[in-house]
Amino acid sequence: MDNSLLFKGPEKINKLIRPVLDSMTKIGIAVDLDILDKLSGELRGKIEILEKKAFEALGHMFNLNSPKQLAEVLFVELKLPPAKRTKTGYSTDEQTLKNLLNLHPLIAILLDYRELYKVQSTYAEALPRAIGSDNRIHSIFQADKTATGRLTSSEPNLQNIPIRGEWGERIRRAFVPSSGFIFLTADYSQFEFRILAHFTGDGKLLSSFENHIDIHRATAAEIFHKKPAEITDEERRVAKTVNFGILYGMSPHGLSEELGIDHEQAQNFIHDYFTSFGTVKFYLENLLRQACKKGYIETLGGFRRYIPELGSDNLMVRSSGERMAINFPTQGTAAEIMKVAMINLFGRLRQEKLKSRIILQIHDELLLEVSTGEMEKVKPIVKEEMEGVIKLKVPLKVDLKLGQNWGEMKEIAE
DNA sequence: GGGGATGGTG
DNA sequence: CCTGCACCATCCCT
Repeated sequence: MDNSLLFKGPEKINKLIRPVLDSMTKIGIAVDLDILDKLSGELRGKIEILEKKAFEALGHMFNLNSPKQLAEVLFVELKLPPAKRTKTGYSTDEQTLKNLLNLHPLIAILLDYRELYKVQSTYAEALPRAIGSDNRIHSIFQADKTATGRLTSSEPNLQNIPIRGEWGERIRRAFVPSSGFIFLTADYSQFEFRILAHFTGDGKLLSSFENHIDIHRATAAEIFHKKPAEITDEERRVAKTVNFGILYGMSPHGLSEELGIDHEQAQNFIHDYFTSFGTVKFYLENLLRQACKKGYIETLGGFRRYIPELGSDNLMVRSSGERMAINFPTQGTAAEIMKVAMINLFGRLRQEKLKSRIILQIHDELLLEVSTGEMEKVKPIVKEEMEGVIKLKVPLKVDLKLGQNWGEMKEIAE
């Protein structure tokens, strides 16, 4: 076990992953320009209509994309009640706008406009500009740019392509396999929660994974004091937010913002969470104590992050440091496990002289192009290399999906 | 918590 | 006048 590449240190891992990332950049990913052009045209029409409706609802024109002008319109001209403040004025972010929905017809139009404008400007119009003469996009992947060890993707960033809603799927459908290949995605199931279960050794977390119980449902059962089978979709959604909140070191205030509930209720959720998962509470307290004492925190593979903020007199700064310390071991360990998986998988595909290749990495997921005819050989290799990086108290689990484009990936049984 | 891209602003 | 730059707010992903 100790001979896993994971324990050879971050420098070694980052050196070995370089050829993998260079290969991904060089190969790139094919994009169907026709799909993006049609999508962009459709969006252009809808955005124009929304713009007209907005000006009609207000009575005059202004720059819908200017937070400054919008704040003036909403909070001075229309005298709507301002909520959050930013450094420079009043916030007009999505959460704020949603709370004003019933107060003026302009708000609903603005929300629709923002959604479509984002898809149009950042994706439908921008991605075509990144397409090379080979009809492919060659994003740059870097291994040593983040505090936690995650990869970055830039020019363009292919790690933030939309996935939710109608527009997310339509953008992703424009990403297609090379001819003679099919897309295979392999994602680590509940990646960071399995690592948290390993680090904490919490009995409830471990048994949830052992018994294949959905982790968010299990948490919902604990914080709503119900049987797992009786949990509603809404309760599961709340529990999912609480789970991620724990992973990110979120405060009661942060959780209440995220869920749109009052501070006291958020505090209750967190209290009930730590009552049920007592070992997680113990682990986090010990983690912070160690981090303060040593000034740094470590991943499973020994990657360190120094956190001087923990010694600050300023509460905001210190709290921010505590969140970094809480989040770093799980996010950082997940990142290095994925890196080792990529190095080993890359080597294995080469060793077995396969044409199939890694195309993208999105933190807990790999997108591969699998050559026609290689599928039955590649599937077990991908699973083995990803699941086999390290044996934790909870086994790593990888789910596979297949598709003729990135927007319509379908789960497959192995 | 960790990123990158966009448009506005000065 | 224009261009480049830094910063901010916002929003997409995990």
